[in-house]
Amino acid sequence: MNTMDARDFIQIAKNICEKTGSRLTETRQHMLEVLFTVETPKSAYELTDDYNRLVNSPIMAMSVYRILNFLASIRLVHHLHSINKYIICKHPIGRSEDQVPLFLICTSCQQIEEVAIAADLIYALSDHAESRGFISAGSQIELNSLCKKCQSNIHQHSPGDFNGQNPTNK
Amino acid sequence: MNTMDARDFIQIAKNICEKTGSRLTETRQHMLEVLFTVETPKSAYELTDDYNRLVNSPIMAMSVYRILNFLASIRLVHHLHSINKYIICKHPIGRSEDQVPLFLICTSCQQIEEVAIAADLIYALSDHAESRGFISAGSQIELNSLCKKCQSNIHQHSPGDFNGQNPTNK
DNA sequence: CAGTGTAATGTTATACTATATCATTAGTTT
DNA sequence: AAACTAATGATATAGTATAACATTACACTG
Repeated sequence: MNTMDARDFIQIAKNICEKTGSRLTETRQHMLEVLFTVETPKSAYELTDDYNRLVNSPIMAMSVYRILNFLASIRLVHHLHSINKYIICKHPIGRSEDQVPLFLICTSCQQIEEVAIAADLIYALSDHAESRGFISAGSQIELNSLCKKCQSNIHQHSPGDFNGQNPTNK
Repeated sequence: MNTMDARDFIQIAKNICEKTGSRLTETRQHMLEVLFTVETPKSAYELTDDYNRLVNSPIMAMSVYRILNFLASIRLVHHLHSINKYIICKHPIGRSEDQVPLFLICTSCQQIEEVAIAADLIYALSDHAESRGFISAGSQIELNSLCKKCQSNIHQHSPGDFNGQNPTNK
């Protein structure tokens, strides 16, 4: 289903930049390639290391933050706030206009999945926003969840466990 | 509509703690009162200051974090990851079982609103999660939005502006 | 194609957010 | 009272992100 390579993705990025009057510089392109390679969500500092391992021209964390912000602003990267990590956003590919990305985050092992959902589902939420005078901006949503693997582990520990303090224990 | 006072809220908190076998200690109760008083989302360090201004028994940030995590675990506080702030969660009051809280966050001025939405809307999202083997945990959702005030300002600046880098500019 | 303005990056410093760890206190149980 | 566990105190440090200013690269204009 997602049999595209980094090259295709870069091309999409270029098109977006052209449309918006921004530039896909070499550094930004390299960063996209790194993100495409690593796939899993990573912190800005982890990505700095990855970049310096994979690209033959050193970069500093400050620049990484700037580039990540830029890539997020054109929706090619998503900042997963709940775990302070960044991940490439593949939704531009093979997806119709009436779909938006939903990010499932396993609160236990931090595995994430990007799934496409009907934009209508977001609109339903947006309607509530509008009734309060808010306009929904940036439809990407994070949903805290538990992946399959961690669901089975959960029976040994306990549900809703936060950093060792578990009110549901007795 | 929300004409309840801190006292009612504390009582609710006590009930929850009793059910779960945890304790609503004096410090935790004071923190709830502080949260109830300030109303707006605040960082843990801001809340530390607030606490020390309002309560006659000093507290340190480390303890504040622990207490916020505890209160979040019993759903009386919501951690707004996208802005790294905490806010009291009033959903337990005057709300039916089939409703869950949705947090609207103005990405410009960080004003937030908690609105009740039909749990069905979340279930719709959860269904997508389940199809990928995820189980939705912690139904509280943050929706990035723009409040009314910032919507009018946005015409002077530009939409989607991230830290001065705006690809939609030309 | 030199001159000018803006976008992007480099560089250094620092602010802000959060957790680890160990010691101590308080509450509960037997 | 002794023993166990939950909660907090206290100190240190890790991790995340931005501020501010200098420099370079690019794009446009005359």
